[in-house]
Amino acid sequence: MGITERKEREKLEKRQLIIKGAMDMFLEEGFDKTTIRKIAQRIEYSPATIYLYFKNKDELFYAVHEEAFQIFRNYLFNVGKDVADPMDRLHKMGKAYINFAYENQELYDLMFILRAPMQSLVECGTDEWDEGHKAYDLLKHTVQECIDKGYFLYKNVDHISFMIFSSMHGMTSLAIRERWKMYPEEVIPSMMEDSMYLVMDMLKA
Amino acid sequence: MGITERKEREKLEKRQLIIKGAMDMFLEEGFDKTTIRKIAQRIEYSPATIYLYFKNKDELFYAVHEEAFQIFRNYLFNVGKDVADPMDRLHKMGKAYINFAYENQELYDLMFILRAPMQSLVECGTDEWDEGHKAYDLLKHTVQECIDKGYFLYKNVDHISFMIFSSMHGMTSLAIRERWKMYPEEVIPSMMEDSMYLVMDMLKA
DNA sequence: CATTTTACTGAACAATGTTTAGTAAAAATT
DNA sequence: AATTTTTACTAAACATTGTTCAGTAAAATG
Repeated sequence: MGITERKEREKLEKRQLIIKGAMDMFLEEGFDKTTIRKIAQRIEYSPATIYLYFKNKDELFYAVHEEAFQIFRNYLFNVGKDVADPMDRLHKMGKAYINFAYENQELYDLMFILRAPMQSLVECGTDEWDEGHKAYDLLKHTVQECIDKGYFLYKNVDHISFMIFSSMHGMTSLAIRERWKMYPEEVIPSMMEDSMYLVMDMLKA
Repeated sequence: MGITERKEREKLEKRQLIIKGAMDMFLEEGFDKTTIRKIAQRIEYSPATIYLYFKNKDELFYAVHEEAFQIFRNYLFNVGKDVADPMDRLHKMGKAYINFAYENQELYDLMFILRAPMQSLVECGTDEWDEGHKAYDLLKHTVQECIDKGYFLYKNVDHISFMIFSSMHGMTSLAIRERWKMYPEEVIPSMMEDSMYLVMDMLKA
């Protein structure tokens, strides 16, 4: 049956159209101002149509969230792929991480701060966060390489990765949610970079 | 005039009543489910009355936010006040920080993650975040004492404090917003504690 | 050509933050 | 004591949200 196949393809395409509409609007106006009604208007369908493709707003934003993670992971992978030395790679990816968070605050927000996408994950059964694992593995593998080369004094991959990710996310999320008012805004980016270097250098043997 | 004084006192009391109502409801049901209408109902006034004491919901939540910071700062101060050695104090306060975040997730959310209170701060002019400064100074002073005693290899107070706060907030906020799905839930608290000790030990000379 | 299935929508619902016009009591003024 | 003004409050309305549901026209099937 060619018809059912075409229909399935069209269904996926429409799903993708909705996701793209949501993503674009999200990037332009942020989470709060991205309403179901405005997304519908943008793609020229009625609001009710969106509910034929997504259970609710959270589920739609989980789909956008996955897309964001692919962009993010792709960016970080490309930054690191030509750097042979794992320590250099870790530094470069760290810088890129900060840069991504700063240049794409809304996406970063969706990926690591907003409740909506995770809520949908929990509600919809699985509870397995595939994109999160993949991105975290990128860090863990690089850390493992550093350990193997004897760069680090301390040698527990999970502890080190946990710590690096925590401090990177701490810096960036405090910036995005405007909790660095103890320092003038201009110095924040350089503070973040210095802090990242400090963390990574401290780990060295 | 005794009357105007009484009226002013009553006005402050009613303001406090609203804040308390909001705080209680917030602790019981979280941010999203704490509506103006329900706060009004709880304190037995009409919703419109709340707007005589606060410009909008954000401003009310900024008031709750300030209260939360006082509780937080008081807790941390008491934990540290009897510990003579600054390094021990830093460790103890770090443990207390994690504990507070874990036991009072909604308050922590309001203090360091939610947009609402900071938005109100920006809108209402000043842009000076007094409570944030005070809490951060608690950390900075302890770090400075550690530096003075020659405990740390690296000696820039701001860099070290920035880094410690970042990693602490990173761990806790990723936990609160459910981004630690790479690890089983049971191990997260111990991972956070280990990670905190790792950070502080790495700083040592 | 008749029937069923599909894809979609208009209109409605309940809940939200917020505003406005009005009111009864308290305070000030005469 | 009577009148006016100010204060503290509210009921009702408004606009906006996410979401649901009954209905409809077109497409697919028989």
